[in-house]
Amino acid sequence: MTPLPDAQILRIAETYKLLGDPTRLRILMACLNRPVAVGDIARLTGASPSLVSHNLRLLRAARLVRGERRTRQVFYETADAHIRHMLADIIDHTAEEQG
Amino acid sequence: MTPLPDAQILRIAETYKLLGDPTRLRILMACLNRPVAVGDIARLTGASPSLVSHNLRLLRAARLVRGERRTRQVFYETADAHIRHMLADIIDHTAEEQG
DNA sequence: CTAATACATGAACATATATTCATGTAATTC
DNA sequence: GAATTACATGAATATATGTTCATGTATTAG
Repeated sequence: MTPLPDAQILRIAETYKLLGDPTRLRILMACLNRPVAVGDIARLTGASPSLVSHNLRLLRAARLVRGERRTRQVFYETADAHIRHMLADIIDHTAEEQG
Repeated sequence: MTPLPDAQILRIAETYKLLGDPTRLRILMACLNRPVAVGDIARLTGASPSLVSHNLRLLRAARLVRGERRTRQVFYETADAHIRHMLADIIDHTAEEQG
């Protein structure tokens, strides 16, 4: 029960902060299971392409998503399984709270 | 793969937003495994009692912690196992990123 | 080489957020 | 009932953040 090192706290907080914005959360959800092009993410989430791009950059910087160029489009997908696991937990948590 | 209902997205985002602040994260970590009094949380985290109280209120509202009064002091602890699970995942995630 | 598509970036702005300081309230002790 | 302890609340402020609009860069098509 020694407190986590400060650097890790900051790292974790930064990651959560990214997930704490509805737009970014939708973006992340949109490319949760398969690579999706930026334009498609925009359509799926209802956010402007510019906004999606801005937020994808942040998600990329935090290694929450990875992007891969295929000819003209760039396809994004979630970086690893922890993210999906995390999201599953929070969905459970919020689901239980409903009632 | 139908997108989550908007209300749930907002709910999840709000929860993550709370976890996205280092002070609140420290507070939550501080009372992760046992009930801790507000004053002790302040000492453990280095935050002022007022700030801790402010943040505990937010964490309480989101049902991330529960508070229980015992005579003079109020003891807080994390609300359920999902939170601990979530935190374990994120710690793993950030740990892997280190190298 | 021009036009078009798809995405990225920068500046600017309006709003939200964390924190402090001051004050309020509830419970206990004398 | 005055003083103390422990926590909560409100106002105020400085900073951070999300979003848009405008512009830039790559890649492909004619």
